[in-house]
Amino acid sequence: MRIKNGTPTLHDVAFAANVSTATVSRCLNFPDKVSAATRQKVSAAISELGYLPNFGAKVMATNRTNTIGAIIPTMENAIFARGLQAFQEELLLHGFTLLVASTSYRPEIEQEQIRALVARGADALLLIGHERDPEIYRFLENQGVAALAAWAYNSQAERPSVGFDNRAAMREMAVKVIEMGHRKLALISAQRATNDRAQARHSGILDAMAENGLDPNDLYLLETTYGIEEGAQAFKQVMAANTGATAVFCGNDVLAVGALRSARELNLNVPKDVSIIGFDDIELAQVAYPALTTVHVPHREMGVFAAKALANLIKEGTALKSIPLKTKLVFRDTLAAVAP
Amino acid sequence: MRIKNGTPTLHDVAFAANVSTATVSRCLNFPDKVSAATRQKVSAAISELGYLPNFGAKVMATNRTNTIGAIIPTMENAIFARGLQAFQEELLLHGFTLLVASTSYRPEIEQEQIRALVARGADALLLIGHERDPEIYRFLENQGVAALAAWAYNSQAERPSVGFDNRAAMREMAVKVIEMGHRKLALISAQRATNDRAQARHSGILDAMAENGLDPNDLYLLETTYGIEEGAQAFKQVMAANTGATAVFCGNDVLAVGALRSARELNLNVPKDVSIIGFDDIELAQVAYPALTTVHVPHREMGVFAAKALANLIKEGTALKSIPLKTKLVFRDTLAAVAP
DNA sequence: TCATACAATGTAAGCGTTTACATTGCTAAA
DNA sequence: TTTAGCAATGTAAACGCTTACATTGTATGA
Repeated sequence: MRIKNGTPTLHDVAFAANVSTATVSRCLNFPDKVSAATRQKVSAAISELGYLPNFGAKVMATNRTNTIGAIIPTMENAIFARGLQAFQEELLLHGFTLLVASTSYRPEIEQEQIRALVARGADALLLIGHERDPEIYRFLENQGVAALAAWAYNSQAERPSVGFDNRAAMREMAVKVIEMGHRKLALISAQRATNDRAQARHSGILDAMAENGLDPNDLYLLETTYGIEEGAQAFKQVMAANTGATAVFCGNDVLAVGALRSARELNLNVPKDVSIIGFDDIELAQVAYPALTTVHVPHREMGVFAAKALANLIKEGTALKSIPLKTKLVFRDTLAAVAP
Repeated sequence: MRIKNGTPTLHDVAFAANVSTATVSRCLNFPDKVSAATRQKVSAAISELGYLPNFGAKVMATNRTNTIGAIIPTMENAIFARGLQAFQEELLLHGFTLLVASTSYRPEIEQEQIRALVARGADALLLIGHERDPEIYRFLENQGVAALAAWAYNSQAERPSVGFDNRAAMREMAVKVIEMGHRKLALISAQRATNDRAQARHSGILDAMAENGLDPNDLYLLETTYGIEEGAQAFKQVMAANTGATAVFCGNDVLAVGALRSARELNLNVPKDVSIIGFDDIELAQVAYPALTTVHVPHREMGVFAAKALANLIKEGTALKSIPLKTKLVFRDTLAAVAP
């Protein structure tokens, strides 16, 4: 029998090497279950024919795609791009390929994408944040697809996650800010309704205020969507509100950089007239002028840990467990003590 | 017959709806080939059983995964992250899912990844740049997997691509720079040996110089790897070389931002003492201080066009053709006429 | 020398779709 | 009334792998 329609199959290789298909399959998947001589013959046949295992057949037979899906808000946000890059690199080391989908921060779209990636055969999923419709968790369970939450850690969360405690991190920063004499604060936040990280960061500031006997009303809160321009607009609104805020927290560095630009346009000196604090510590933060004081988040580590956890789950069956990572305050040039 | 091991199959649905598997399959794939009544019964059975088509079986039967692979240097580079994001969004509209791999700018790794994604069943591939081992192109052809090159356009290239003419774009910028009186130039470039875009940008500067009667030796060339820090180091070397360069081109904005930082550290005024020019126009460019003069590249458009082209190829068989996109010079604050 | 164990290999039964071809039952034209 | 044509559906053969189980051959210990 000769090759039928162009692409050689296991059969063709087996025929060429004068062994059975089972042996060829073993050669490919468990080389040490086969004698050196046979291995040799088979390899020769494989490269001679230019054989490549058929993906679909393999998936069908093993019920595994060796593919892991990640669903993130957007790759355009450097924090996800960086984490995803690390995730992908680590996945590769374990023999997995990355399937990517994005949600633009829209929960309905996330649901759709979860279903889509499961339908595309993802063996497991990486998701951002904990909060989502319980129904979708039920769906994942029914399909036997594990999901790991990243970019968020919450000791009392019921589901495994790799990340850091957004609330504690922001609290730590806020404590410092308050120590420096700031009494009237502002927060330019991402949409909290659909973003549990934004929510947690807000709570963190409130925690620090409560500890220091500040009135929660002394935090002026403004929500906006993601973007430099959005941050710039929001900052102007904050200043226009005239609340006397001397320190403006931003939900992330991108918003902070926008705020910084507005401050310049308003002829406000940062940090003399007003302090601006970011979150994430992406490249922008060090490039901004003045360089941004922010909270450093271990994005790459998160990706690496997540990949390891998922790979071990699939290959060894090691149960997922939550992994808390540490953040670090990075003091650069946009935070100063309030003038006496 | 009842469901065997937990996950319902086409058979189970057919049984429940009292039709044949063929009819169920048609319901799913060609709804208008089936009567409304049957469609109704089948839908009911599907949702009652919670049926989800088996990915592997479908792939095996159709020899299509509806998955498209992209292989880029790294998602941490905003230009790729942005393009890839747009690519993914557009792909989704056409019913395709994105498979991502990265190369860290290493050609050997790219080869590996191309093979890996093909082995993972990618229906088509998006690659960066034209230049690669002809063998890998042969491989793709043998496997019947189409590849589209992006981030590069070259009218004489043999293979289809979506992108812009790096050489012409850089030439255009260099012409402006020379017009402004700069006679001694420098270029901090990415590694040209493994990066045809870097090569083209270099040639572009040389083109402009030749047109204006400048000696090619008046361009001081330095190669470095990707990164802010790397750009900073390189800029110091350029200045130390004492070539009298009054304008320093950078292969991309990231390098330029590093250069900018070094200039500040060296107490050089930009653009009075030295002009710095970037390439790409990513967010960093507008956030940097002074804001960077650079070449704007339509990254998102590239992603969208690429996705459309590939989707049409797979679904309709429309042959790929090269699509040239336009760049635009963006004059901000780091380029000035040379002092008389 | 024989029984036993084990390593190497082969046989063949799935895995769950899609789809070419066959069948059935109508409708509508002659 | 007959029949050609067509819409709706069914039958069953692929698709190319993995793997449980069967078989063979060889080394080992009694």
